[in-house]
Amino acid sequence: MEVTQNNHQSAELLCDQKKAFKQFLISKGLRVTNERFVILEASFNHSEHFTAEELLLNSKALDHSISRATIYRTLPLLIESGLVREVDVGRDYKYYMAEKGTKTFQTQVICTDCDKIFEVDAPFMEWYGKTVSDKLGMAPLSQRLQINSACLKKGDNPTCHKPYISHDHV
Amino acid sequence: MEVTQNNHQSAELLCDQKKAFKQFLISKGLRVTNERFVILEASFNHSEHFTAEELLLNSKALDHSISRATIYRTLPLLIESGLVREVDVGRDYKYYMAEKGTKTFQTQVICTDCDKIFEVDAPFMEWYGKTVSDKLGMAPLSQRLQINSACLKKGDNPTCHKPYISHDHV
DNA sequence: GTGCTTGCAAAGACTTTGCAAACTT
DNA sequence: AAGTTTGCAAAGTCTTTGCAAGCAC
Repeated sequence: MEVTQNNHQSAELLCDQKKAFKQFLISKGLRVTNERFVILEASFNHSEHFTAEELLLNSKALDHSISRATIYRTLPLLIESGLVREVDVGRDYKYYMAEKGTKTFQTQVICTDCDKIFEVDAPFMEWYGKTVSDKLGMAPLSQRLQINSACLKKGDNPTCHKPYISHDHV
Repeated sequence: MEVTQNNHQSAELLCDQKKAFKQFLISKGLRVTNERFVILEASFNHSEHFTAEELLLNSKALDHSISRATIYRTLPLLIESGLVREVDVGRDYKYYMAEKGTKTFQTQVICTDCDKIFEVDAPFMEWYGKTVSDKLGMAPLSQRLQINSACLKKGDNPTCHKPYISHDHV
């Protein structure tokens, strides 16, 4: 079965992602189910980081029958396919983030005042991680740099002065 | 009551740490209990990273009455006092590590083959974290860099070729 | 004696899993 | 038709908490 390339399906905006996910599923010998697409779509409905629970709520909004179990079973597929990125900042639950085209290594700056997570491009870290790993005779597979920071303008701004996602890079 | 400075108490090797912990407890208005010292000692009995469960076992070896609840209640005190460092590499449980004099920023290289955690000095990261934070108008409080790496000599060595704790730095 | 600490066991929080029904291929 | 996938609810895992007894000050 071929992937259609030009006819409009359910949610046009997600066309590329849906195609990619479908290809991923097929390549893995997994089944292409409606639930999986709903959860993919719900992931991309979040503009920021989201938790499994938030994804469940968002998915239920699209299809009320989606269950928590399916969320937890589908997330690993979305991550493996590269469409969703996992962001573990050491809280009880993990955060996830739809991958909307970021290609450089991301660092998270976590505001200890407002708890927001800023994503910052940090391409240099890729080289650095490789250097550190090399010294141990190892090859880096993934890495994370997270910085807990206090807002210097504390109190000036009820929403903690910055947009949720920043795209500065260092 | 003064801290005695020259008479030998229970475990001489830990004399400094015990004094420091005692001072910490007193300064916080907390009570100086035997359980807290046993857990401190058990922490330092580990040469590597340890989990809460491992600390419980080690503590019980010193004093069988120590309970899991006390472990979990004492760990935050040890961390706040700076005698123990928390190392969260995103597994279900956290790791801890007795602070035996490290002063520079540590990066963890986690071997995906043998699951060991290598501690590597990375003083440069302190500057880097501050730079990233500054760009957002924030002040860094803490940070972590963790690198998941594959062992390049896979299979050559059943214990994965490296000592548990490395002290290279980058 | 006063009130912080402890041990026990139960509760919590998030995630995973067993199983029968539903669905994809 | 054959074998995944799903929803539900129960189970799991690590950690936290309520409470009465015990201990530090």
